[in-house]
Amino acid sequence: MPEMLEVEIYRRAAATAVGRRIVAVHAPDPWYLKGGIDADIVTAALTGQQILADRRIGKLLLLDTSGPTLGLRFGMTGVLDVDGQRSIDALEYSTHRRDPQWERFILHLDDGGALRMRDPRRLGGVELDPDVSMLGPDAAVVTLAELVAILADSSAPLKARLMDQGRLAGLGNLLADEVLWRSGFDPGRAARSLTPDDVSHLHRVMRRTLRQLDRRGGSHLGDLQQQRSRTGCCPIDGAALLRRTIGGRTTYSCPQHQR
DNA sequence: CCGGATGTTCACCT
DNA sequence: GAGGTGAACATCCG
Repeated sequence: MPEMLEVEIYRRAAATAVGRRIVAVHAPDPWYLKGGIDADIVTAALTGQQILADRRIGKLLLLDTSGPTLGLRFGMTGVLDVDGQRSIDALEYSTHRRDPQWERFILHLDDGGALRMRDPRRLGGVELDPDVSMLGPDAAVVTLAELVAILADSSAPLKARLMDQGRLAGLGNLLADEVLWRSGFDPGRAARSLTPDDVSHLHRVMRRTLRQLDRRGGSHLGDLQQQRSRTGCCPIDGAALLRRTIGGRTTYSCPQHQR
């Protein structure tokens, strides 16, 4: 999906819907409804309810209502529009087009506004009362002690562990590469090989990176991102970037300074 | 035309 | 059990 920073943008947009009431639900795509629910069930559960609060855990957007809590996942190409206002102008790897066919889920609100999810690839989904116990702490607020525990005793590649949403929620492929590149750690080394000082450094760099890229406006605005291609060079030392598959995802790293 | 792209889930290996 | 791989979802882009 968009990674946590994009979902955070969606959350801020959705916050404007807090206090308003859902007058109609449009769920044209059964595939998009997760957890064994259908359009009738969601409609019955949400119609007439008031939106009470907006939350985000990792890449999951949660809207608490006077009825159930609504869980929104965006896959790689999902976008949230509130009141016809596109909350994000450009999404990497997605189109700027706006095909009515891609509207997967719409909440009509009592003042004539609406909250709509568009998702060309249908990789996202909507769920009622999602089980958030399956998610680790959010990467923006994870404590050092928690991060130490997340990385301890694992032979998995460091990057794979950081992207494991059940252990740490929020980092996707681009953010993981950016954070590891900035902190100087090889994405492929075993998670447990980091010393306490290493984890402390990683923790600081991760939080700083998330704060900075949030201000810049997205996960695709990192310093490594522009060089993330087969011919890319490290912006720090100019070395040709290494391209590998780690944790099932294409990974770019600098063989020179990431150890 | 082919491969790959901010993601998750699942079946199937090692 | 822990990890890894490849497929699936559907569309666009180089």
